[in-house]
Amino acid sequence: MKEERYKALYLENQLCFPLYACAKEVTRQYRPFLDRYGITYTQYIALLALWEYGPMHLEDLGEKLMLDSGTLTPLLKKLEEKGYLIREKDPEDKRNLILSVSEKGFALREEALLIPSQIGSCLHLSKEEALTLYHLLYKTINNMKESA
Amino acid sequence: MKEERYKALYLENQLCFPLYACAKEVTRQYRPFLDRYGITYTQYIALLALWEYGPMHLEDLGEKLMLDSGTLTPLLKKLEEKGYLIREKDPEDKRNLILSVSEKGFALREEALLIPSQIGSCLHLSKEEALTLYHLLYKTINNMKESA
DNA sequence: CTAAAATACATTGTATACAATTTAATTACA
DNA sequence: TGTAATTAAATTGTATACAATGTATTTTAG
Repeated sequence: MKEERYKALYLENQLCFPLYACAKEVTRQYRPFLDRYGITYTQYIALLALWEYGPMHLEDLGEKLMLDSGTLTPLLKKLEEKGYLIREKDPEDKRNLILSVSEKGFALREEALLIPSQIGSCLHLSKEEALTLYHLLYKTINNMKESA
Repeated sequence: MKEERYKALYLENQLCFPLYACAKEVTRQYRPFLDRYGITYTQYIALLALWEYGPMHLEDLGEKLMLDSGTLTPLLKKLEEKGYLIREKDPEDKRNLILSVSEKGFALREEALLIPSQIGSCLHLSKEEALTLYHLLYKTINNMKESA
C-alpha cells in the first residue's frame, strides 16, 4: 500500500487534514463552556460579531462569519428563541433583517469574558506560536479569496 | 460597542475563528475537484487513509480521522453505494467491520494523484509557511489531546 | 458454563454547512 | 408608470458532526 508513487496522497502529507481536525477539536474545547449557556460554537461566533459591531443585517453577518443565509437563518432563529437576539425587518428596506443583541444577550457577554483565556490554556501555545498560527491562517484565507 | 473592556471577545482577537474559517474555505477548494468523482471532502480523507494503510476496521479509521461511528457509518455506506468501498463483517469478530477499497476505489487513487498540487496552488503558501502551519496545527491538536 | 460487563457498530436526534431554489421587496428602465 | 431585473432572506435537500442510545457479539467472572 505504502508505495512511494502515492506519497502525495498520504494523510500525513496533507495540510488540509490537520487544519480540518484542529478546527473540529478546538470547537470541541468550547462545548463545555458554551453548553452552560445553551449555545453552540457557531452561535457563539455570531454573538461575538454582534457584540463587537452592534446591530447589522444578516448579509453583513454572513460576510463577517463567511456563512450564508441557509446556515444563518435557522441559527439566528434559535438564538432568538433563547432570548439572546432580536430579529426584525428593516423598515428602510423590508428585504433586510436587522439583528441586534437583547439585554440577555449583553448579559451573556459579561459571562463570556472568561472564555477566551480558558480556551487559550487548552491550546498550550506560546504567545509567539499563537501569533504565527493566526497570521498564517489569515494569510491562507486571503490567498484563497483572491484566487477565487 | 467597541469597548476596551471586551477586547478579549473581539472576533479579530480569536485564534479559533480563522481556524474555523480557513478549514471551511479549504474544504470548499476541494469541492470542484471531488465533485467530478461524486465524493465529498470527508469521503476523500476516508479514502486517503484506506489507500495508504489498506483494509482496516471502522474504529481504526475513526481514530485516524478523529470521527465516530455516527459520522462514519452513513459516510461509508455512501462510499460503498458509489462502488469505491467494500464493507464486510470481520469473520474473526463479527462486531467489527472491515473496510477495504474496491477496484474502482483504487482506480480513483490514480486520478486523485493530481489533486494535492492543485489544492496547494490555491493556498499560495511558501514551502516554509506551509510547513510551519502544518507543525503548529499538529502541535495544537496534540496539546488538546493531552489536556483531555 | 452462564450471566454480567464490555466492545463495536448502527441508529436517533440536534445543529451546522452549503448549493440551489423560492419568495418578497426594491430598483431600473423602457 | 408598469414590468423586468435585482436583491435579501427563507426554504429545500444533501452531507457531515457528534452526543446519547440501542443492538449484536464477545469476553470475563463467578
